[in-house]
Amino acid sequence: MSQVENPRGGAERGYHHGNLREALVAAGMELARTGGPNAVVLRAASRHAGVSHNAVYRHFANQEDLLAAVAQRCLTQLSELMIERMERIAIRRRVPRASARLGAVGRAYIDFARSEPGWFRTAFSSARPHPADGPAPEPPTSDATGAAPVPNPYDVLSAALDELVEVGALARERRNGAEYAAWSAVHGLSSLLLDGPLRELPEPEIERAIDIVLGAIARSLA
Amino acid sequence: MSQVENPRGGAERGYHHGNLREALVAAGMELARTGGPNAVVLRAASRHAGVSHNAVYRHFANQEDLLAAVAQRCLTQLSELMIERMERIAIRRRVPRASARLGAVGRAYIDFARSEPGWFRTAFSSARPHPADGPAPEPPTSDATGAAPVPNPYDVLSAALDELVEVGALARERRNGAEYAAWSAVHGLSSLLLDGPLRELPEPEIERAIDIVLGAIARSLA
DNA sequence: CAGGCAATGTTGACAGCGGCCACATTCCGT
DNA sequence: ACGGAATGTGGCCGCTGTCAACATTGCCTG
Repeated sequence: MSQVENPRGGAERGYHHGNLREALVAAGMELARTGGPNAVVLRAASRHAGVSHNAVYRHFANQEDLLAAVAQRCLTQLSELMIERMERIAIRRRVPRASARLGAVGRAYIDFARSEPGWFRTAFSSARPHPADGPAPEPPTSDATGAAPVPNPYDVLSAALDELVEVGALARERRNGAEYAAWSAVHGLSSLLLDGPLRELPEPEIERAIDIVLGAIARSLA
Repeated sequence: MSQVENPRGGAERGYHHGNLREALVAAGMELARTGGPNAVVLRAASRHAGVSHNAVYRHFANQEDLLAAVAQRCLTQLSELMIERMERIAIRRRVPRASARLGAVGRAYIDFARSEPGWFRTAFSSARPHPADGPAPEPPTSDATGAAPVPNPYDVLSAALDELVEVGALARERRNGAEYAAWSAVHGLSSLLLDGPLRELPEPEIERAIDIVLGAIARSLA
C-alpha cells in the first residue's frame, strides 16, 4: 500500500523501521483521503506502517500532532495542484494570460476539494501548522530535492494576483487585501459544495455555481 | 445546566424522562458549543440528560444521527441571528436599506462564526440535515410560536437578495445565482478565520478583511 | 376498568481508540 | 568495546459507540 520504504529498501525490517515518521504521515494521508480528519487514527496508522501502536509517540506528541503533519501535507498537495494548473495556461498576450492564470488557480482549488474531499477537509481541520514539517530537515543539504520549501495555497494565490498588477489588469490600490475576497470565495464555495447545503446540487448546477463565483471574483477585481 | 425539563417540571423524574429527545439535543448543543462536532458524544450527552447511555438509541439511530440533529439546530441559531440583525436595520429610504440589510446578513454570518465557533463548525460538519427535525411536531397547532418553520441561512440570504431586486438595486439578470457568490464569500471568510491560515490574524486586520469581503460582494452585485 | 402491547429506559458486554508505563532492542559516538 | 540515546514493544486504563437482553411505564383496546 504505502510507497514508503525503510532505507534497506526491502519490505522486511529489523527492530527499527528506519523511516517511520514518513511512513506514518503517508499512512495518515491514506486514511485522510477516504475518511477525512476523523479517520486519521493513531492505531490504524501504526498498523498500516507495520509497527506497534506506541511507536508513534517517538515521532509525534499525540494524535493531534500527527493530524497536524498530515494536514500540512494536504495543504501542500493543494498548492501543487494549483501551481500545476496555473503553469499549464498557454496564452501569449500578458493580460489575458494573467487573468486565465488566476482563474486556473481558483478552479484548481475547487477541483481539489471536489476530487479529494477527505484531503481538503483534513487540510482545514483546525490543526495548527505542524512546526517540524515545514523547512527541510537538513538545511546543509545541497537541496537537490526541490526549490519550493513548502508551497502554501495563500502564496500561490498571492502570486497570481501580483501578476495581475504587474500586467496592469488590476489597479494597485485594489491589490491590497484582494486575497481575502478571492480566497474566501473559492474556499467558501468548496466548503459549501462538500459539507454545506450545496452538497446535493446536480452536476450542471454545480458547474454553474463555480462559473458564477469565479466570475464574481473577476468582476470584483475589475 | 440544561434548560430542558421533563413535563412534570421538577428535576426528579420517574422511569421515563418525558422529553428526552429535546434534552439530548440541548446537551449536544452545550457540548458542540465548546468542543465542536467532535465533542458531541453519545455518552456525555446522555450523562448530561441524567439518563443511561443506551437511552439515546430510542431517539437517535446512532451518534451521527444525534450530531445531525444538533447541526440542524446550529443552522437554526445562525439563521435567527441573521434575521435579527437584518430586522434591526432602521433606514427609511428603500435602496440603502436593502443594501444595509444584505450587509447585516453577511456580518451576522461572520459574527456568528467568530462568537460561536463550536456551533458554526458543527453546523457544517458534513452531516446530512436531520429528517425528523425540520417541521414542527404538531402541524395542527395554531402556530402562535412563529411563522418560520425552520429558518435556513440560504433562505435568509435569498430574501435579502430578492429585496435588492425589488428595490431596483440589483439587476434582475444578475439575481440568478447571486446567492452562490455572496454566500461563498462570507462562508469562506468565516471558515478561513476559524480553521484556516487567517486564524492568527490580529483583530484590526480581521476587521479589514471582513470589510474587504463584504465590499467585494457589494461590488460584484453592482 | 383491566389487560396487554408498544414505547421508553437500564444493565451488561465487547471491540477500538488515545495515552501512559515499564521494558527491549538497536544505533552511534567515545 | 561500551554505554547512553534513540527507537520500538507489550500491557494497562478509561473512554467511546454499539449490540443484546431485560425492566418499567404509558396508553389503547376491549
